[in-house]
Amino acid sequence: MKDKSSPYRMKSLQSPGGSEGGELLLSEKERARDVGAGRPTARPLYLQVKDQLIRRVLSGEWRPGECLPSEMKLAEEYGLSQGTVRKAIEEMATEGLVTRHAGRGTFVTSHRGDYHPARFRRFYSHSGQRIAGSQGEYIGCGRRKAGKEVATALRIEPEDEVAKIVRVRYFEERPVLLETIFLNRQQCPNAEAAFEELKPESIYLALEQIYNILIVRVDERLRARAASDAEAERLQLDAGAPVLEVERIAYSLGGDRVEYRVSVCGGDDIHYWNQAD
Amino acid sequence: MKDKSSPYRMKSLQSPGGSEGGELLLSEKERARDVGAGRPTARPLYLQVKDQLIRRVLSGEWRPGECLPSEMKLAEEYGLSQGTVRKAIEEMATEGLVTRHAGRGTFVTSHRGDYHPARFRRFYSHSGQRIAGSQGEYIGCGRRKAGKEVATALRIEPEDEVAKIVRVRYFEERPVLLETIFLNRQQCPNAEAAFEELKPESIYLALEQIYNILIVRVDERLRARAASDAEAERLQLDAGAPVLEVERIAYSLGGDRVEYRVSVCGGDDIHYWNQAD
DNA sequence: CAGTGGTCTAGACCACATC
DNA sequence: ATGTGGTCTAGACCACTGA
Repeated sequence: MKDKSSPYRMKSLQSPGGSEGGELLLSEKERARDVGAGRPTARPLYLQVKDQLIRRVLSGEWRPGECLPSEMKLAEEYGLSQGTVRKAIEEMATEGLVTRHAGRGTFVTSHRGDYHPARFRRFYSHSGQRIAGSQGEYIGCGRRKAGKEVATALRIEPEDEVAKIVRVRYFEERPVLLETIFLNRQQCPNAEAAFEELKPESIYLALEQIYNILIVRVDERLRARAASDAEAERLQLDAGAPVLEVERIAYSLGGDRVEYRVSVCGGDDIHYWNQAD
Repeated sequence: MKDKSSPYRMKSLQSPGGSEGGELLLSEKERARDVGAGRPTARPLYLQVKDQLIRRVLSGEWRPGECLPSEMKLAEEYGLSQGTVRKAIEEMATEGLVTRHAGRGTFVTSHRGDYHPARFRRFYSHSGQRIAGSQGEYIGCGRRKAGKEVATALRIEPEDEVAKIVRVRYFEERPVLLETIFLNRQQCPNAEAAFEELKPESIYLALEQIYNILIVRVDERLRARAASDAEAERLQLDAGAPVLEVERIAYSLGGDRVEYRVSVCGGDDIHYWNQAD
């Protein structure tokens, strides 16, 4: 959970056998034997294992939905006890990176239905129905320079190109949600073409399947404001009607900012739902 | 994290020595010895320990900020290994119920500054400043019948009485947030008097200190709508200006609904912030 | 059936905080 | 010096899955 470790120096304890993951690990115990006191403590072995496993997932060695080697195999590969590897994997599971099934194995999390139903889905009708489903429509997909605002959000340069996707979602035949999505083209090459062709229902599932990018965290800012004329027309509202604006930045497993999305929601019978603990 | 266990029947393995916590635990191993196959599996020991520890925290045996017995003492008390007790406590720590400090001990989480800075604080100015601080004003505290809406939110009867508290928060001398708070008087007796007298900055810290109730989860629904005349006046807005409405239900450690709060936020330079993963 | 993750134990050593 | 939580090991048995 909390990574409060010091900078760590690699030393002995090479992962044997496995051609995979081949990096050096240094246990706290060995560090103590090797060097004098007063030095920075080694990062715990299970966190080093976790780091490497995350890196291997990122590299695409195991794709979303696929299963990792068993605890025993990984323990052998790294030359550690099963318990240490288990602790690494358990943290990944707690963080939602992998899902474990007794008797089957450990699987890389996917946005596919089975695992995370409707994570990051925030809009619901007053009666509790989710705003999504097949009730979507793509308005346009294109590429353009980021500009100041998008560049700031994605931490790129204003001259860098991004893919821009505009969608509308409906509830009971009425347009209620206008989404403007910007994707970092350095991470998602030709995204505008891919989305134009596929028009996927779930952006994040598509990112996963096309680019092997897993969205694990989002950061959102909400405010109420008056609709612009263009928005009012799209959402069939009176000019200046109140709308809910949600700015979202989505982060990948690697911590990169992949998506900047502005959603504008019209109609006070549609709400944004959040559960926090 | 995931409690996917079956109903469990208590049997042997009484917690010895300790006059505290005295309940019966049944290990999976013992269950297997005692009864035939095909029966429901016992709830794992570490989860039973966790349940009991939570119950003991709720009972006020250790108050927020105080420390629990050490792993060794608890292990002796329950007649289990240190590792099993550790796993129970670690889950509680992951869920934010307790905080652990090497060399010092395990402490019941408190809303006091040190531990959870600004959990559940959601409103920020456009420049990122938190809307809170000393810039608050109590408009009124009273008691009244819940009525249908509040009763539904708090899962009580419309005739039951609740405490009602109204506050305004300011940003740069401007009123920006109008909070209407309803507390279940069955859990918080005479809350209206206590809050009238103390006018605390943090409702949740006050609940903790006065009633030993720890808020651990909130459920929120947001929407944009036009300000009512009364709201417009309080928040110095034009009639019908867009406002952000947040309905919140706050749950205690025991899972009870303690607070229903409606916050109305005026000004499109104030936003609600949410980070999810 | 063999292999997987899930639970539980027992013991070692460590860094850290407190007295 | 003592006691705390943090890491790591080694091994046991369990329930569940799939061939």
